[in-house]
Amino acid sequence: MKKSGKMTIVQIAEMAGVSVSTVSRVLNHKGNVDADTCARVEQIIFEQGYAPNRLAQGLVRQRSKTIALIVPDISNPFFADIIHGVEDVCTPLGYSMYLCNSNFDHDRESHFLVEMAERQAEGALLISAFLQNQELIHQLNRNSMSIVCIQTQIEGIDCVNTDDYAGLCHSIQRLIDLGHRRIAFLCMDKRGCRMRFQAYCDTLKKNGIPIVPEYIRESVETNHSENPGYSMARAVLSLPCPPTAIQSLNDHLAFGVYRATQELHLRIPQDLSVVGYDDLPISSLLRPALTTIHQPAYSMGEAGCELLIKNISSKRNAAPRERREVLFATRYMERDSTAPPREL
Amino acid sequence: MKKSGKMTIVQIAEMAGVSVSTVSRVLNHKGNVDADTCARVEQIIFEQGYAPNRLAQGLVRQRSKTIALIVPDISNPFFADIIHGVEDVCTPLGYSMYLCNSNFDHDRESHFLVEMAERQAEGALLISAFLQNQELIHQLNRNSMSIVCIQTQIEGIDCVNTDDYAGLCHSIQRLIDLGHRRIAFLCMDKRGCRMRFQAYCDTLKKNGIPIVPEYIRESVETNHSENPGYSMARAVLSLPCPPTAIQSLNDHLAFGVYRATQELHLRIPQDLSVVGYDDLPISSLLRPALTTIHQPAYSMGEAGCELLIKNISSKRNAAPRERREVLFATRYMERDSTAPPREL
DNA sequence: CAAAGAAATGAAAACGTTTTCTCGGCACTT
DNA sequence: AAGTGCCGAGAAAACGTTTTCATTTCTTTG
Repeated sequence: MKKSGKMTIVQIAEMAGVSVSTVSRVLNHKGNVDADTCARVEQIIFEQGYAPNRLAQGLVRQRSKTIALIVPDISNPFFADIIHGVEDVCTPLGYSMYLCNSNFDHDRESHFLVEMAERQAEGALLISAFLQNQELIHQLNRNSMSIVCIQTQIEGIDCVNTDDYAGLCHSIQRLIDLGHRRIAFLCMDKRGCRMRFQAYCDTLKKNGIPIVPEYIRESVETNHSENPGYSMARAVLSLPCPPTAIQSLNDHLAFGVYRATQELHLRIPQDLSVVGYDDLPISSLLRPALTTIHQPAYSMGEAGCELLIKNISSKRNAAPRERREVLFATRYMERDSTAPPREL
Repeated sequence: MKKSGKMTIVQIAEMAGVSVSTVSRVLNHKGNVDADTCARVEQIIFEQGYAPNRLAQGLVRQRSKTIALIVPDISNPFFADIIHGVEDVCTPLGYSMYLCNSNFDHDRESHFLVEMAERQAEGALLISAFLQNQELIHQLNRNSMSIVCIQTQIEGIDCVNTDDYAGLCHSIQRLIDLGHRRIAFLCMDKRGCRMRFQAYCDTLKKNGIPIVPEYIRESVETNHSENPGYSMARAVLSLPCPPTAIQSLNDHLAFGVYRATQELHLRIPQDLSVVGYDDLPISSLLRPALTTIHQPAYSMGEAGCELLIKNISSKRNAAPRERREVLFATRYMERDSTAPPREL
């Protein structure tokens, strides 16, 4: 039962007094093998606790049954929920997942991408990525590893998204309708949220509101011991003429904003309106409950993984497949963190 | 530059007019190779965008440079933070991580364990696991894959923990000192939190308070579309004689309790005291701020991964290594969700 | 009863690497 | 001039599988 060191198929073969081919056949239940022999081999496999080496298997089968997940920040529950969705579709299909955390670092993102290709991942799910490495992405997608993006749009690459532009237009417009004119925008890296940023600018412009550079904050350092929303909020709220509303890139950053307002003894929404994005389960529990834009994280993960796996199959069958994009609807969740600004 | 299909080392060798051994030498910068030859080979490698197949590499080197993470629930930010800590130590060392989500399902846990061994993971971090599969764990740890536990104690296996027993004793005692006698305990699966459950029972007993089975709730189904804390709280609060305080296994479950109290129009802490465990960053932002027991998730991840990697090295060098356990201190964070019960 | 097919097995090639040998050539040392 | 040692390079074995091909034996079938 308990042998030390690792068993290989040839040792099993020797013990059973058959060839490796036969052992392989019983292992994979394919090809014809005598019932007695089969039983004997299986017995020995069981006794020795033998399990095939999947690396070797993958090498000859030309199939690793592995996909890679590249997320910017595992600490953000939104990504965790996506991952959950991904896993629920890929695990039953026998795929394992590599997890890579880019920390919003563009170099790490590229680095992980090639590492995962080297490790023969059959596909990669690129979640909320920057768009710097388009060339690399296309090259990999063409040659080695199918790629699908979630919450990111790249030309020629399958993706699943929500309508960020519309969602954010709606949110900003709503703030303006409430009477806000000094609206800040907090994000991690503008390259990672082009559409939302564009929506912010366009909606302001459409309403004849000037865009104030000081109201637009990015957090570009990549080592976050604490929520970057906090420091950005502190910065923007200490301006001589601070904003009356903050649109945060996502709920996670908005949590940092909440903390900043507590320290500064500002009340939400009387002194400051705050809007998030994602609608994390926890966001409705905050007091005041966070106004935000709902995205179906879990379903996005599922959809992305399904797309990816279909792409992997078609690539193996050399079946051409046209690009596709799945788009989920957003829902504006107006709760208690938004109100008319004080001045009115 | 852009060729389709995958390059192999022999194709590179052919193009460069050298043997594979030479290409391998320049790839790994080991052994002597002529400067000119080297340059030529490197040029071709670059042009073709060639990258070595790590599966094949792993096969001959007998080293996958991979570890596995087995967590019960990726949606719980506590685990996400642990993962973050793990990653920050293993990535710089060239290790990649497999992520497995057991969904609190004991069978899935075991299944992942053997799958990861088959995939030649050099080690596994078993996080907040049940203790059903001890035999399997020991067998794997002996033969194929080093194992380290986080937030779990298994005899003979390295682990990193906080002093759960003391932490929870303190918390329950504090509730009792406030005047509570009807204290509920909510958890996922008692097997996954023996120490905490034991502490709960012992502290009640020590204070002469009877243990009421109805106050002890487990959530054993494994498919959670929503926070199990919610339904357990609803159940326990609808008892004829409901508890005046709830000790939740962790903060994540406590969030569900919060939601239940909102629906039932119960006020925390006036009508119900709630205590969590973990001290997630978000917990201090809730209103009322959640009383909880602090655990250093990130550091626990780091420590676990360091332990694991040291074990892997000693195993490779056949250097014996005595078992070790690293223990972090907990801190009781008394905030606004606890108060004397109403009846007093 | 001969021919044909099927069943059961083994040998060997293949997957893409690394690594150990081996070997010739050249530069030193005496 | 002979021995020593290093440098640069290739051949081939090894890693642990799967799979194709070949071979033998057995069972059909007309």
